[in-house]
Amino acid sequence: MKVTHTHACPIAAALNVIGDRWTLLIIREAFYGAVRFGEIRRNTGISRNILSDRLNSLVADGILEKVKYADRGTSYVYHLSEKGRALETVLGALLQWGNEYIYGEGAEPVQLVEKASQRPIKAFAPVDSEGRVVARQDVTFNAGPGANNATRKRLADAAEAGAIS
Amino acid sequence: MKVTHTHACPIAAALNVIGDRWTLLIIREAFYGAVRFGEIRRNTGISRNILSDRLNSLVADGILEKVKYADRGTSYVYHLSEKGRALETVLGALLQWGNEYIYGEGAEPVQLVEKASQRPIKAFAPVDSEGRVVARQDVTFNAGPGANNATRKRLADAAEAGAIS
DNA sequence: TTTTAATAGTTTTGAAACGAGACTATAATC
DNA sequence: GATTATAGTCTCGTTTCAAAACTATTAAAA
Repeated sequence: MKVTHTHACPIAAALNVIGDRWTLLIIREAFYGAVRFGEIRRNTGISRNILSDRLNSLVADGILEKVKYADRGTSYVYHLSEKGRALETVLGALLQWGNEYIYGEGAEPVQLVEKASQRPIKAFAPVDSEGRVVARQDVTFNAGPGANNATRKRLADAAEAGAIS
Repeated sequence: MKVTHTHACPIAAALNVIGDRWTLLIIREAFYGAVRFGEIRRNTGISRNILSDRLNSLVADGILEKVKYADRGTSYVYHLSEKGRALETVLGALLQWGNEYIYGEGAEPVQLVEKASQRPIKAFAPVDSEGRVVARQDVTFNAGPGANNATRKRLADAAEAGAIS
């Protein structure tokens, strides 16, 4: 499947790479330090053929790197590249949302916390280039430098529809 | 499909709700203000039966609300609930990642910007309950109040494996 | 009041993706 | 050289998906 339609969209582009039902869970495993085929399988329940296929895709997309590992038999470790580690924000946003809207306060199975204080992370907030937090209602979508005509029209229509933030 | 295995996980729980290939794109449309069946279809290319199914699920999950709309024929609008609007962070994180690692600097089709200054949002950063930004390397996973034994063991193993950060 | 047109679906059918289990390949250890 | 652990591949039945035809509902036009 290829999810792109009239206008170029970084969200659609990202979902084309990591938007299937298993890929983000595999990447979660990589963050948890589960970096071997059998380990990922045990921790997720994904079937062998699909895991094999997804790992190959993730390596091809530059998100994981496959490295020979000294152990019994044929064995490898899959490490996150920088591109893969950058998905931490996506996983973090999903974790926060799952905690807040599925499990609810007081029932969170896993939390992000500040190491030193052990205090939970509250949210992921947009920050500008100086690292300052920008309020949600002050953020909007705009056409970027790579916008094509379809994208510009789409965003103009959306703005007109009173959409967004 | 049901993605949960040994340990309870808010990421897996979130992906069970919004983790299929189309759902987040439908929610993107809602943020863009495209809130009618045909509109979403035109903007995404999703087929009728699947869109119908996903919209029903999203309404059942409390992410969208279906409201009668006065217009030609049978027509409805789908509005984001608070639970749906809270997915802004997930979409934002995907957008930033897609811009940075797929399109690259200078080629971003769509950007998040601060309304007043029009300056682009740089990233989504973890903030604590006082709204202070916490550095990435100071954030880790911990068992939450709702953790079961499998989850505790999983996180302990992960910490031991030198994972996370 | 009947007809037309626009919208939002449902149904059907062939294609693609997925899941489970059997089987294979590779290499370190015994 | 045999054994064993690991990481796959292959096959086949099931499920999900896509595309197109068809149906239902209702506001506006005639």
